[in-house]
Amino acid sequence: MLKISKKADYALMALQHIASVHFGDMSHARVVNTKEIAEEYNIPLELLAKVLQALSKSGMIESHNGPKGGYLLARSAKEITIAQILESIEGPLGITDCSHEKEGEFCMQREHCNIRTPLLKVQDSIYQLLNNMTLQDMLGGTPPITIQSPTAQGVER
Amino acid sequence: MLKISKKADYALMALQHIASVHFGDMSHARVVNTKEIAEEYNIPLELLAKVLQALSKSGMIESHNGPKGGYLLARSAKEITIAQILESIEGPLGITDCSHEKEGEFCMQREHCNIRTPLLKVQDSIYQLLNNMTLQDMLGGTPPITIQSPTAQGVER
DNA sequence: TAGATCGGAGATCATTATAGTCTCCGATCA
DNA sequence: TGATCGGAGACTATAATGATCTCCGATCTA
Repeated sequence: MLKISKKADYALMALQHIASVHFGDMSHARVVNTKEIAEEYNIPLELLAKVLQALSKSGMIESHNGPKGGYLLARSAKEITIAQILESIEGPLGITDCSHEKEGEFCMQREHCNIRTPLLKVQDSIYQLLNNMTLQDMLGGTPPITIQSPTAQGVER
Repeated sequence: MLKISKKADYALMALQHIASVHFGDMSHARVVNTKEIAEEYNIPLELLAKVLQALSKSGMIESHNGPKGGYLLARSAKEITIAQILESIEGPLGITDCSHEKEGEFCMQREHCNIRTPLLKVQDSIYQLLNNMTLQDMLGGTPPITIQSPTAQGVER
């Protein structure tokens, strides 16, 4: 119920990881490759690859090909909202099927639907919530990761 | 994404309908049978039946067998929250798989999971939202609490 | 410049969740 | 006593999700 998908989960984890690598200091940015993240969080490599590609397409991270390649945040963690992340993975978020009804599309209940308006309000509230929370906010609890080698595990403080 | 199921939709519609039949005046209560609701909203009869049975089991409506039978609200619309409705249809609501992890269950990412805490906060917020909105609010009599709609999509009425 | 290391992209498959159907039962009431 | 209700379970079809496989092009470096 109201669950977010595994792919979205992976996206959040990956972005959190990428962001924490150069936490608060873009000049110390380091490219992070798919394998590093996959191993750190036990995520299927090729599925994570898809997720990162989607994030790259939507412009939240930038990719670098070739050896020593990988991903970097494309903008500050403060400017990336949870809503943006989820939407770039799962498309526009809507609580009901009729949330994004296009011209000519109607649900069977549309004509006498008695819950559309209140549900849209709920949806707005949820959207606001997710749109007001940034990647930066998610970094708050977790200390910056200082590892340099992919083999090192994140040290909890 | 973050979608609620058709069954939950049906539950909301049905309850809205049942509640509106004796809106603000329990003494005018009238039993409403499955067929009436199914026809009004174009809901598959037998699927709706399942939904109503679930709602009955969880004590939000009471059932009456036999001819002229049907359903009644078991308590005031003010005392039925959206969260309660959704949960009685879809089980405890959780944004992630690990929201309701039982003893001995662990997700593969648990050990180094960096998003669990922030996600639980998001979940709390959503739960609060749904738990503060009642069936009464959906009837349109009183405006919903805490629900603002700044992004104002299709605010009708 | 060849080969190793990256990401990009598409097809494909397995598993699960959802939506919907069918059938039979017991209660109730006229 | 039979028509009309809800209760309950098994069952099927379809869609969404999670995961895998394969091939490609870009890039770095030895």
